[in-house]
Amino acid sequence: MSQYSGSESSAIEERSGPKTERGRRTLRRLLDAAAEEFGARGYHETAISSITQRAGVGLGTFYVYFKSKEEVFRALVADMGARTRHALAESTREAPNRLEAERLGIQAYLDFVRSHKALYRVVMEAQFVAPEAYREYYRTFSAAYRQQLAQAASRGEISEGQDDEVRVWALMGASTFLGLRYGVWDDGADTASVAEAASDLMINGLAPRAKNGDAS
Amino acid sequence: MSQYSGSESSAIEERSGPKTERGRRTLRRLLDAAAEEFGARGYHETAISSITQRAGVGLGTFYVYFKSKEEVFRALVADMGARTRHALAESTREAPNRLEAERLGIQAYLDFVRSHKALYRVVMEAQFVAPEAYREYYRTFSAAYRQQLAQAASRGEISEGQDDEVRVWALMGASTFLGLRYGVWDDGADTASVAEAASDLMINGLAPRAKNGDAS
Amino acid sequence: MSQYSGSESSAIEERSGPKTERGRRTLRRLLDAAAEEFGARGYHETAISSITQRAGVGLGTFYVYFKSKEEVFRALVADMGARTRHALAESTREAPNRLEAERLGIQAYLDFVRSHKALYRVVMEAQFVAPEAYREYYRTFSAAYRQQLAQAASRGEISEGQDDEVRVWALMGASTFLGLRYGVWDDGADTASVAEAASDLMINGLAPRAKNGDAS
Amino acid sequence: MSQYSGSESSAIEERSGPKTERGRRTLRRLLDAAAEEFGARGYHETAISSITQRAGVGLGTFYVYFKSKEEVFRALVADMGARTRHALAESTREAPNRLEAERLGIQAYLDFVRSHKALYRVVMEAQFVAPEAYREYYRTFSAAYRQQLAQAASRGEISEGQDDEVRVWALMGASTFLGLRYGVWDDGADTASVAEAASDLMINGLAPRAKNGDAS
DNA sequence: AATGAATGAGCATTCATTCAT
DNA sequence: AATGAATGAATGCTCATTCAT
Repeated sequence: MSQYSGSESSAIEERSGPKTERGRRTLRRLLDAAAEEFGARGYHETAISSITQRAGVGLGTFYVYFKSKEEVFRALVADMGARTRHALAESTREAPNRLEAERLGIQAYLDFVRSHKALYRVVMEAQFVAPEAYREYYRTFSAAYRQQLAQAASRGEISEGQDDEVRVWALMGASTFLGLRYGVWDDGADTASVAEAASDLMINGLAPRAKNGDAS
Repeated sequence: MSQYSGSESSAIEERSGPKTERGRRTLRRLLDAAAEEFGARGYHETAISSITQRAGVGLGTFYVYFKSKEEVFRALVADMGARTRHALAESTREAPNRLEAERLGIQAYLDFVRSHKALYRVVMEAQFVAPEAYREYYRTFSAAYRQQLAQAASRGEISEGQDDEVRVWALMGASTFLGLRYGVWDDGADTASVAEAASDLMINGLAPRAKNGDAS
Repeated sequence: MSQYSGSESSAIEERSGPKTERGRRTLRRLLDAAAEEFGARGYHETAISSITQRAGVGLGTFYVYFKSKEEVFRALVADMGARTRHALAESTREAPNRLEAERLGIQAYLDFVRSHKALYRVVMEAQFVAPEAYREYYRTFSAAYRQQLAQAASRGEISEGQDDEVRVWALMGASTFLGLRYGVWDDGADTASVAEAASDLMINGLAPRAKNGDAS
Repeated sequence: MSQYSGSESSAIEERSGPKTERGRRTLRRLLDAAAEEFGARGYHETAISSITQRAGVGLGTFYVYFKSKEEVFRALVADMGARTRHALAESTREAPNRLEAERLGIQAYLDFVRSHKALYRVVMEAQFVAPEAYREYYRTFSAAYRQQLAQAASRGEISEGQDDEVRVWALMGASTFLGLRYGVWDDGADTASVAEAASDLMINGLAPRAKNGDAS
């Protein structure tokens, strides 16, 4: 996974946001509180009142900023998408080639997940709470990813492959699961080693390696 | 993904199941109805009454067979695990080697998901509804998968790899995402082609292929 | 409290009881189980199934012996009444006079309650579960008690009093509360001392005692 | 029974009660409705919806003021305790001595019960619904009562007695039963006569009275 | 902008009772 | 006589959302 694209700028303070400074701060507090609550307890176990309490505002205030419970959730998913893409773009900016970018991207992703567990969970749960937001998340992601692969292939950095959409989904799936396994569940593992082992698989595959004197 | 292991026999008629034939049928009806409802509407949107109605039994009957809503859900997840492992084991039984088994396994998985969308969704949602069941699902799966890889490596069919746990999770993630993308969302695609493209990536990786006259 | 009257013989195996020995044993088991469950958990917290389980019979069997949950309960209340009256009658049989009978009766009652906490609770709860049975319990009791007082008064053993119904209810209330306080709650206290102190009050009242040389 | 003590002020508007006047009124309505419903039908036969309907508020409103069905019940028991103690304190305020206070207290209690049948029932049922509240009710009551007796004894108004705890429980039991018999069941009787007869027993006991020329 | 009292639809769960075997 | 599967009425409680202030 790597390079981003798509809408940026936190994806949140869209539509005619709050006018006052106070309003902006309240919004941010609500968003942060929502991310923590949803991340910790999940969508259905989270009550709006727990969000407003954590944010330190009145219950009614929530509805000044969001139309519904689902809306904050969607905003969070979009935000997570933008942030993830941003983090990955940063991490691979200096990569000399795509293969190296893959390795860097995987590690960056693991680190990112590990430090944003709540958001990771929010995205995963979006599959059930806001399916459209979930699809949009991966649509944007895969589009950018495909572009990266296509360019790399044209530069000869990676093989042509039979179907980039398939490759992209396989790669996203691999990273996502590793994110769950090593970013969320087992956050003690060394992400560099994991990324190393994972990129080795993604780059070289399962097939037995040609030995040194193999290609005489 | 392939070969299974772990508890067998549908994982359901556990603890002192129904004694009578009638009881067994009622249980099966309830389980099937639950799978369909949970699969179609999701855990939280599904009411017990909708399950019993679909099953054609009284509301109270549900509680004769299950302690709670969560319990059926968990039973379903376990059932899904056993069934998936069984389907994969069957599909790869005849594979001449692991690389071929991977290709067969992927396709079988896609086909299985496509014909069991409801159960696929149940498993995914388990992450939020019954986290322990979800982890158990992958724990069992990955253990069997690791064993397959280890044996294949010892036979020289695949490379040794740096960390089988990492490889297994990357492979499970890839298949799972492809299952979502091509099994659930886009169920018109040709699974054989997808499996072909996917296994090509998993087997050979992204790295450029050595051309014939490449090694001068 | 003392001497009994009213229907005897356990009050239970009335109406055409079970014909077989097996049936009689099942009935007794159900009754005992019901007394223990109702006594321990209370009427509403007790499920018929818990009674049948404790009795070691099938759920349906309960309805072979009782028409409803309330019916066992009523049977138990009646049984308790008979037993209590019996115990008190026994305890006061040898009393030389009514004042002494009061003391003996109180102590016997405390001891009885202490060794039949479950039944004590059943009777108290009858006030809300089976009001008619509760009233009947005290109607029978007070009638016998009044008769005792009347006879004692005619013998000059106690004062005439203004209204025996009032005296009887006051005395029953006193004993009942002492039964709760010292029989159920504080079952470590010495019942003899309590009975001594209580009968002193009931016999001599609160008024200051005439000193020796008081009556010049 | 007489003189009170313990927490005062209706015991209800405790923990951060409603802020607005409207809120306070809603709370009071709910409390009154609950007392009537519980008193008329009993705890288990009373549905929250019947309380809110009687109070003229929405169902959910109940849970704005109370955490659970049991909580209102407990609040009612506490309230009843405070009110009863208040009524008795008032009635005996002018009593010239303890013996007279007893008589006044009994009558006041009977009158109070008669005009608060619902609350009387609530307290009695608390024994099974909220045992702790029930014990607390009598703990507070008996403590105050004991103090009254001790002071009276030191003033020579009543005998010393062997055990004031026993005396107090006997007296409370007597009054309580008379309250049931003449306050709840038979509300046509003349409470003054009953109180007179009862206090005669409590003050002078059952023992034969010394006649004038008795001590020849 | 902020608030919190009020609302009621919605749902999981319990359990006494029936009845076919 | 004994059983236990089946039933559905009944109800406590939650919580997103509204709206008057």
